[in-house]
Amino acid sequence: MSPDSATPQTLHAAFAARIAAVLKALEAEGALPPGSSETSVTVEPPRDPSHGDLATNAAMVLAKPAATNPRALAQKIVDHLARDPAVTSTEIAGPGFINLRLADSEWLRELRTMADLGADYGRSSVGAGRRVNVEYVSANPTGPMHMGHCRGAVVGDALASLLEFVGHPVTREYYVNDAGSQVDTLARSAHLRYCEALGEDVGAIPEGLYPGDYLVPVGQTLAGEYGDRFLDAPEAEWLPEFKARTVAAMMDMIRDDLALLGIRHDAFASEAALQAAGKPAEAEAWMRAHDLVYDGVLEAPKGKTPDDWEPVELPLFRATRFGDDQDRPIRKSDGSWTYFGADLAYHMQKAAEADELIDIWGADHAGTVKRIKAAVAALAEGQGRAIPFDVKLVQMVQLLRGGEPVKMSKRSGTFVTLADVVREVGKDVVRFTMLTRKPDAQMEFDFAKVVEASKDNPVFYVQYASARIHSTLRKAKAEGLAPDDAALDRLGQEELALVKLAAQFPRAVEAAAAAREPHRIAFFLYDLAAAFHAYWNLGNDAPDKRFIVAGDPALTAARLFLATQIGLVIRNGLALLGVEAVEEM
RNA sequence: GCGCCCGUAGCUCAGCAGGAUAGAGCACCAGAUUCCUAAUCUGGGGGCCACAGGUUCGAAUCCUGUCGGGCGCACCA
Repeated sequence: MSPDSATPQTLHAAFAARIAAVLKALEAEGALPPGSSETSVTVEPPRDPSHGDLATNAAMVLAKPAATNPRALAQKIVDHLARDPAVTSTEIAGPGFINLRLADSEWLRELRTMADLGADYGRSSVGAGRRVNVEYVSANPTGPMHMGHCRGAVVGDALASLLEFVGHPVTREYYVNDAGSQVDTLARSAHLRYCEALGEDVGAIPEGLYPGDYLVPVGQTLAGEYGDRFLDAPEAEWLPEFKARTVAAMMDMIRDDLALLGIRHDAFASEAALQAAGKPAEAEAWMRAHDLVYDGVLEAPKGKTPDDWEPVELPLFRATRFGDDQDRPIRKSDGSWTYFGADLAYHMQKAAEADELIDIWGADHAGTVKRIKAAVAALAEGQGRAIPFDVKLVQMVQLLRGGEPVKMSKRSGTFVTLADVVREVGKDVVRFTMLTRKPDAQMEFDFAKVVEASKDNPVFYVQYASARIHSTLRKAKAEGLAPDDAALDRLGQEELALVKLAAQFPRAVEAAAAAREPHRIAFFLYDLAAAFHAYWNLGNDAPDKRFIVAGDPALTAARLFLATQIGLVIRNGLALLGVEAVEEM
């Protein structure tokens, strides 16, 4: 990776590059075999800060290929590094770790870099030129968003932001499942409400139709537009029209729900439109031409075999060739497309416009991951190119209120809607809470706990740090004081410790993006906020440790400069998560 | 029966593509408030990283198996 001269290079990236350069030099001397600098050498802050500012495992990793022992190799590396004026001390520790301490001026330079880059501090270009399509939410358009959709929505959105921040062109996409039988049911449910709006007594909503009240206004709108034209008309006359109209209404509702969470998609891909355009048929033809689809008989389901099971010949995708347990039908016996058949075509379509695909799914769809991964793998093979494809599963969220489970039933319509939750606890709380857990573990969401304004609640804890910083800056401004970097050398080790932590933000961003794990940003911010609060409290006992130091405008300006940059890093991190960095609380 | 995910302190969870003595919050115990926001901070106790093997300089992390919990196992969506 070559340093970009247009923007200041962040400190961690710079030192990783310097160590790589040392390894290159040793290669040239013959002390290391060629290519050593490209192996899994890490340069990172040691877990224990007393070990120094940076540590590398280079000597341990490379000792064997260099046919020497780690400590001897470490000594050679250290000999090179010690010539660097930015390195104030070197140490070979334990089995062969190399610990470095950097000159204070390096950290102060980094602090200025934060100020220079502002909202771009932490941004990188490692993803430049690689287009990523992130598909998330994709809730069925049959009702409002409920809490089951929430986690995937937040994780997908934060992941998309994170990938953009490291340079990827990102498409945020929503797949609208508007072609299955559930939208027929939806249209029938809407028709019932339409009749109701025209004064018919519809009684209780029959089993099998959607009972939710949210269809009432849809029925009224349809009644207003069509009058009684479809009141007693046969279903075939109104179904297509009602389907399209009701799905559109549901999608408007879903978009509103998502907006409450601050989520906007770039693209809404319609399954029905996909089918109308003949995409699944194209996909099938392509697959058949590549011997990836054949006509065969489906195996009986494992475990509990349905009573009415009988073998039928169907067009099957050779999923087993790509790691799935059985080949999967792409069409039903009546010739219509299976969900998978359409989804396969949909992924072909996405892959045509992106270099990498990511799907965010609920854990209840885990059973279909293998087949869609197989489909994309087949596509990649057939097209002779790599199509990196990741399905991120978000696990279930258990809703609690004061420790008691919140009862939900979709059938009776008593599910907890996303809008209700956002209204009750706020967007920032919902988003941050969903991101303070790795997505592949189940989580609890307790209404009582997430609104608690204490350090038990990470959202408030981080926002409080931001609020304190802005409060201090406001107070300073009122006293005619302003941040300034002229006297940064007045900052001591306690302040530098904060700088060192904040300086890890770019690393944290790249690591989180590479792992596709936005929750790491949330934890980083929590740690940074904790360090800030701890520093703040030094001022409780020692007035000379406060940001605003009476009678010392130079030191005050330097500390305000520090506070500004800590606030900036918190703001940049929260922005990735879609959470506001509040200025007062 | 099969597949996927999870198992780390009493509880809720981190653990940064294998690193040094496994961390944080809650709860519990002991402290700090004439102070820029105490919505905070300082200190303390608390661990067989589910279990058993394997890989290697080195494993909570990777591999295999066992046990436990969750989700799923249609031509549904």
